[in-house]
Amino acid sequence: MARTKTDLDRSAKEQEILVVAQKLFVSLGYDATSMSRIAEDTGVAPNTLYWYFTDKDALLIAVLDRLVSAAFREYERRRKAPLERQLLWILGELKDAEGLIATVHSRTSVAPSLDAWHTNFHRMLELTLLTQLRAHGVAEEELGHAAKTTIFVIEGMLAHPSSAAEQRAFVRWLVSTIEPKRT
Amino acid sequence: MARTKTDLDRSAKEQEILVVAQKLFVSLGYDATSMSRIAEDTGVAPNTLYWYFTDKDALLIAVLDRLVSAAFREYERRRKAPLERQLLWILGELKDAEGLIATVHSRTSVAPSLDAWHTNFHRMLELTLLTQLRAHGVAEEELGHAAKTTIFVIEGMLAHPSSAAEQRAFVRWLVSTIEPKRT
DNA sequence: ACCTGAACACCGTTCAAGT
DNA sequence: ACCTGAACACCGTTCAAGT
Repeated sequence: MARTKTDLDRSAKEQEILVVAQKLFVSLGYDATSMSRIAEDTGVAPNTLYWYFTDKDALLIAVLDRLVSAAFREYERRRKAPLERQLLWILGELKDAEGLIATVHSRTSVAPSLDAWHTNFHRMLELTLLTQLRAHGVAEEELGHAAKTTIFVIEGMLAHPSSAAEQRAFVRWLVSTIEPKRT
Repeated sequence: MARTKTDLDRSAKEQEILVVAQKLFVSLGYDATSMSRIAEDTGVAPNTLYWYFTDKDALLIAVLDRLVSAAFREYERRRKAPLERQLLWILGELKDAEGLIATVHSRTSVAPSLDAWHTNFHRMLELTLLTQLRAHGVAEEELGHAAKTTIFVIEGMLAHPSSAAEQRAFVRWLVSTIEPKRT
């Protein structure tokens, strides 16, 4: 069923919309970004957006997917770095998306599709963190708790900003309590 | 300047509104609760609310203050309990307000008054947690990091619900890594 | 001082109509 | 298939007017 020509056009237009939406969501926040504004910046009528995305939450999910997959591609290069540096990198990487993370948390109860995306994202995150911690010698029975703690601390640090120096000290302390002592 | 009579009336009406707002915010969520609905359930016209509260965020802050001070009164009785039990109690206590916590985080960037409330709340929370951890024998240089970790983990557990059994196991593990080993 | 009816400027979304 | 103008039902908030 190769309707290739049309499909390319469609996904090109989708991407065009998503680039605009991402920029606005990240800079203004989800609530403060109206569909009209996204349409205006894309150069279409407001209701045109609904031909490409079912609603505003679908738009948000698509934007989140873009952000996450971009971050994951970058992350591949840092798989071998020490744990402490990896965590600090993640913190810097997610800094811009801090507002969107808070939005996701506040909308899981009201938008089932977003809730599904959220649980799935955490599954992925936990999985990669598990293998990462295992590689760094964390004991098998502690892996689950250690991974959860790490994730929660990252989210906490994003929601409650502190200075770069404090961040480094905190992450160092966290890693030292989680990683087995070196001899 | 004792305008006592009027002041009493006023604060009585305020409380009446707050009881309604609290019930709706907790059950429906902040966004899903309209000012009109609060007014309707209180039995006044929508714009009447603005005579008592400057805007919807002021209403939210007043509700949060009610919830927090009630929780703190209850907490006084549990100051002496073991750390593990204290944390589990807090988790249960905040469970209903989970949605509001997420709302606070997502609105700090857009509502300065809420942001101020939020930082102040965390200051209080951190302070009581610090004395609590100190009393449980946590080393002085670790206090700050341990308190932060505890707070972040609590917030994380609220935002990402798990079974009661998992909660207990996780909290037990957390306390065991933070508290000094007993001999 | 306290409360309201009516209006304002917005919002996300839908629908009938055009090409 | 793609896009739009116009409308719908809402939203938080303001304002002039009443008592």
